[in-house]
Amino acid sequence: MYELKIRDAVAEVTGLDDVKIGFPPPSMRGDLSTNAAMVSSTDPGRLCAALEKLEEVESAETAGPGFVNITLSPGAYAEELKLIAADPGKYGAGDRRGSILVEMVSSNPTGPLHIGHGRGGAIGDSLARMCAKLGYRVLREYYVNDTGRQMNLLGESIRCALEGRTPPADGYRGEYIKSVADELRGSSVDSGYSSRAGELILGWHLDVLKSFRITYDSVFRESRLAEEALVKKTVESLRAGNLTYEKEGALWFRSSRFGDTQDRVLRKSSGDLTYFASDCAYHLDKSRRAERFINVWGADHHGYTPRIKAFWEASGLGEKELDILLYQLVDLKREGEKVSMSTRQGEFVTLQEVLDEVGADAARFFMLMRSSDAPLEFDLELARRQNSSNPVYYVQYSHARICSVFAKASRSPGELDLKECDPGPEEYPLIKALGHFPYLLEKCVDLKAPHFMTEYLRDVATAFHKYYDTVRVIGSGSRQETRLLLLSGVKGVISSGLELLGVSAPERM
RNA sequence: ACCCUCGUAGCUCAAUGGAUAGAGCAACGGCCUUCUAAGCCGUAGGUUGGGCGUUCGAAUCGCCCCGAGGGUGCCA
Repeated sequence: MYELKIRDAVAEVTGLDDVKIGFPPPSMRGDLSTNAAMVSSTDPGRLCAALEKLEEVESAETAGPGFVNITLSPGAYAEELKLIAADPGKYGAGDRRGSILVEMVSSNPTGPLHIGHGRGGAIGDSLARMCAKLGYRVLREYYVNDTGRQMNLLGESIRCALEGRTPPADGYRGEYIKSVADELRGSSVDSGYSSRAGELILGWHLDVLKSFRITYDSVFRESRLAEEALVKKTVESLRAGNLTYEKEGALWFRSSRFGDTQDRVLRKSSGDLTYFASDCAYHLDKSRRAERFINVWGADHHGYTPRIKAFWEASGLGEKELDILLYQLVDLKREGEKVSMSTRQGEFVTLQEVLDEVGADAARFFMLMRSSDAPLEFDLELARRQNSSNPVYYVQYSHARICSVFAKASRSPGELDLKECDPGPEEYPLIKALGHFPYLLEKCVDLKAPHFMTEYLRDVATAFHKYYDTVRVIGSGSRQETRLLLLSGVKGVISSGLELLGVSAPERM
C-alpha cells in the first residue's frame, strides 16, 4: 500500500485533500510522480525532503515544470510483495465505514430485459462490489414499477392473447406475451392479469440478472407505496412544508426552487397522483435505508434527474449523498451491422440472448470497458470470438498461465515461504503494476467509474506476460520462491479485479 | 427552440488541468527444442471536429460554429 502511504504523506505536506499520484513518462527517472507541489504552491524541495524520510522512498527529485518524481526503495517492493502474497484476496481491501444503497436496472416488468439493462446492471453491480471491498456496507436494490398505465396495458395484452384477439394499438406483443399468457391460462382473473404477469416477468428479470451474476438485497414494489399510503403522505409533507401550490386544478411541486428547470405536477387535475409523486415517495422511503445512494439510470432518464434531486433537497435529505449515475445506451452490432432494437415489436435482442451467445464473462467485461458517459458499441461477433482480439481472454489467460506454472511446479500459492521473498529489478515492474491496485480501486469508487478496472487489469496482464516471456520461474534455483510469490500476487490481483467486475478467473483455458 | 452527453490513429476507445496524447483491433516484419504462441518484440499510423479565449501548462475549463445521439407532457 505504498502508493496510498505516499499519497497521504504528500497530502500532509501540501495541505491538498485530493492529491493525485501518477507515473512519470518512461523516459524520465522515477516510479511515481505528483504535481501536488505545483498545484498547492508548495516548495517542491520541501516535498522531496519530506518524502525521502519515508522508508518506501529511495529518492525524490523535482523535474519538469515542478513535478516531484519518486523512486521507490528496494524495500518498498519487497514489503509490498509480502503484503500481497500473505493474503492476496484481502489486498486492497479498505476500512471505510457507512452504508451505500445501489439501485440498478429497475426495469418495468412489461417485457424482457435488453442489453442496455445489462449495462446498467454491470456498472451498478461492479461499483457495489468495489464499494464493499473498500469496507462500505452495500445494499443492492431493484425498484419495480408494478402499477400504473403500462401495467394495465400489459394485463390487457395478456387478456387479448388468451382470448385470441389482437392487442390494443399501444399494447405489448411478441413471443414473450404468449409465454406469459400460457403460464396464466386458467388462473383467476378477479383483478385482471397485470399483477400476475408483472410478478412473472419480474421473476424472469431476476433470474436473468442472477445468471449475469447480479443478485439483490431488496426488491421494492411501487404497489407497496400505495398500500401504505406513502405517496399521499409524501405529498402531504411537501404541502405542509409550503413547497407546493395549486394551479389549474393540479398540485405542483416547487422544484424550480431547488434547481429544476420548471415546477412539476404531483397530482393531476383528474385527481390521480403522477409517477413522479410515486418516485418521490420511493426515494423518501429509501433514504432511511442507507447513508449514501447511487442510482444507476440510462441516459434517456437524464431529464428526470433534476426533479428527483430537487425533491431530495426539498425534503432535507441534502446531507445524504445521492448520486445519479447515467450511462449511455448500447449499440448492438453483429459483424459491423447494427442490430435493430425496436421495442414494442418484440424484435430486440434480449439480455438473455446475449448471455447465451457470448457468455457472462465477455458480456460483463465488454460492458465495463467504456466510460459510462460514452455510448457502448457491443459487437457480438467480437465478444464471442475466442482469440486474442477479444480482450477478456487476454486477462483471463494470464490467470490460467499462472495456475499452470503452479501445477507444473507442484506447489500452491498458499504454501509459499514469505521469508524467501527477495525481489530484484526484474520483478520491480510487475510489482509496481500490482502495487497500483489499492489506489486504483479507490479511484474507481470515488469517481464512480468501474471501467478503470478493465483497463488496469489489461495493464497488469501485459506486465505479467512480458515477465513470463523473459523470466524463467521453475528451475530458477534460489530465485524460484520469490518468483512463485510474485506469481501468486499477480494471480491474487487478477482474480480480485475480475471478481470485482463479475468475471470468472479460469484455472485453465 | 432550449437542455444534456459525445466528437481523439483506418475501426473501437483510454487519458480525476500536467511532462513527448496512450491501448486494443486491423496492416506489415520478426520470436516456440524451455513453466499454455489465447503470448512477446518491432514498424507504421494524430492539426484531439473547427475557431477564439482563460493560464506557467488545455483532449480536459469558458464562449461561438459544425456534426452525432438523447431529453424537453397534468405519460410511465
